[in-house]
Amino acid sequence: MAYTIKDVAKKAGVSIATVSRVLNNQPGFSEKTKKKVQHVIEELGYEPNAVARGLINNKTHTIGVLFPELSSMLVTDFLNGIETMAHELGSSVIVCHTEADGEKTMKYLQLLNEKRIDGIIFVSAILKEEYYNYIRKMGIPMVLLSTESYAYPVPYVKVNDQHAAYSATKYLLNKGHNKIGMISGSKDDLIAGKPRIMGFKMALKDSGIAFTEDNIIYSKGFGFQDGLDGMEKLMKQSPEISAIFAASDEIAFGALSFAYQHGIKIPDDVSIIGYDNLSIAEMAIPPLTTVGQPLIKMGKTAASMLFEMLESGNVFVENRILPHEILERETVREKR
Amino acid sequence: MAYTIKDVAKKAGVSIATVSRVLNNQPGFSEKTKKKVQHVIEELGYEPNAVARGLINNKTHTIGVLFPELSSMLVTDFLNGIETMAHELGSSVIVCHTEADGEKTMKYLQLLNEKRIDGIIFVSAILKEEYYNYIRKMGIPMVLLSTESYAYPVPYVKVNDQHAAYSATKYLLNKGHNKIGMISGSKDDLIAGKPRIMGFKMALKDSGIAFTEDNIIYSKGFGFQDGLDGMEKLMKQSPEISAIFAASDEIAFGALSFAYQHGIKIPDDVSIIGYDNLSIAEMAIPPLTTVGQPLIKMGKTAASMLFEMLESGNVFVENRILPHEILERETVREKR
DNA sequence: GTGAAAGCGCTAACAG
DNA sequence: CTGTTAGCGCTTTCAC
Repeated sequence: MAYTIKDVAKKAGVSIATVSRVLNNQPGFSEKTKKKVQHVIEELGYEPNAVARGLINNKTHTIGVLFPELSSMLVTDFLNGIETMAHELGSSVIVCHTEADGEKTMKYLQLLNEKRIDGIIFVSAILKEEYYNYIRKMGIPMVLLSTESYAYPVPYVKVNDQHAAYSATKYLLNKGHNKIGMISGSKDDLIAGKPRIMGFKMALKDSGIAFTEDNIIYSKGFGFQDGLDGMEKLMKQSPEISAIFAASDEIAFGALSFAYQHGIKIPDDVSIIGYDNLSIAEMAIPPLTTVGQPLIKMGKTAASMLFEMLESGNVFVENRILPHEILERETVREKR
Repeated sequence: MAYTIKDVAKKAGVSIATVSRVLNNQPGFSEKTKKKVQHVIEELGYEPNAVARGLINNKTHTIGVLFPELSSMLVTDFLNGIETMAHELGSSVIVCHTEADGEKTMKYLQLLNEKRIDGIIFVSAILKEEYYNYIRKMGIPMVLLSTESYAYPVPYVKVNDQHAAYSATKYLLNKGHNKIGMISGSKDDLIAGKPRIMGFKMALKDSGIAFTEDNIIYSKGFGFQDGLDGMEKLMKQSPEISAIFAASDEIAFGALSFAYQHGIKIPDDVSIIGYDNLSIAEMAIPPLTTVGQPLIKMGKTAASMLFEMLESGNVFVENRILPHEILERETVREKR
């Protein structure tokens, strides 16, 4: 067994209250006893028991992060940002992956509740009523990362998806393309699906270009396979297209792969712009032009917001819309 | 405040001991009181406080995982495996990223110690004496993932790097290549560097092919940039090479990119085989042939081993060498 | 300045 | 079968 506060007290010849005071830097001890106590702590290698502290303080200095899946490449950067900031602010993070499954999510929430974590970051998924109600009952702050809730007043940090999609499309337009296609996620996805589709359409409209349903592919998700399949359909359906907006970098990779397999030259035959700026975007062949989200920053911001709520005791803080950014690499070229 | 066991006891008209008993399914209550208690629990939405439990049981059902960096693409899969298995076995996982920094690592260890976690998984880094001693003092089990210790008796789960490198090189040899180069990590890295270099050399030797220092590039790390630079040097230094063994998939991506930028056709001009089988390996252009490590499985295995130690109370379990596997994709072709 | 003592929410003897 | 009680390691009144 590790040493306890009693051991320190005994060895230092003081009461445990005094040890506790110097430990927490509470007023009420002389410089001399402080020295003495600290010396014993050093000598014993005593380290306070955070579990006991958590019990009495009702604070565990631990937050929970819920990811729908751990395999998506977005999580690495998000987690990186969250963990960095949380640690800086003195907390640990417990990761959970819900597999976008309602039951599992509830199980995780229950677990986190039993562990009495201080707050929750909920990533890239729809905040269902069931989750919201449960978390509200837990009485701890929560922030949404890369998602938002229309139904509940929960602060979020996001990029403006519609605006970012608009920018991407506009970028293509400015390069002289006027037959532009999109490989999107699901249009039923109100967070990452629809807004990007809307931004795409709006940019087209603002440039006086007619929109055809033929120019857009609705995938189930945002993965590599979706891009592979989407590209195939799009090329078949609208061969006149000279540029494509892919709703995620993974989709763009799929499109790139399909193009490679079928002798379609990127960007000579068709230009592609992605969405996300995953770390592998610059490792693509050719390096992928994309609308970047500041992923690590987003993670850090989400964590900061959570701690702001924790400290202030407010149940709400301002939402943060972080700026997106076009990263010009080599998959888009001027239309001649 | 959430309800406590007292609230349940009072409302059910029993003692807290009885509630505790039905909660933990300890013998000593009638079917009738069980029903009554469970009903009250349900009604109140009571959930036991894991912090209090942790204090008394000396068990937090939480493990810590130390990654040198959260940005490497290996972590996603490792974490995925670890989290899945840990959760299955009723534990949560706290992630830490040490940035391969000694001081930070010690800070994290101290934090984890204060939190009284049940065990530690230490990933992809050298287990320094300082760490080992500290963890030993913590008195909790630890397992190494994708690393091993020559100095201390700590169980590990790994692939046999030398053997895997041998297989990769042999694969190239069997395809008829006899001028083979390698872009390796650091030869001072005793875990992932040297063994792969040794495997490479050994395969060459066993095939009666003379080894030249010109055919191998020693990088600092295993990243994209290392591959980019390594490829450039290797091509300059040994232009006669027809096949390359890259010591990681990220290095292979770098090599692929360099080749693309300089009009070197893969696999027509030179074949490349990677190492790891990251999820993005099949998304490469062309899809990357590689020696795969069973990353998720490795994560799961590490977690299982840890829990085995936890349950048995043994400080040691058998090491696990998981099998590697060649994934034939499109970056290697027969030499004519 | 310092110590005694109560209690955070729970488990585990010990009695009955 | 059930209740009482003594802690787990710590913080925090309240006295002195």
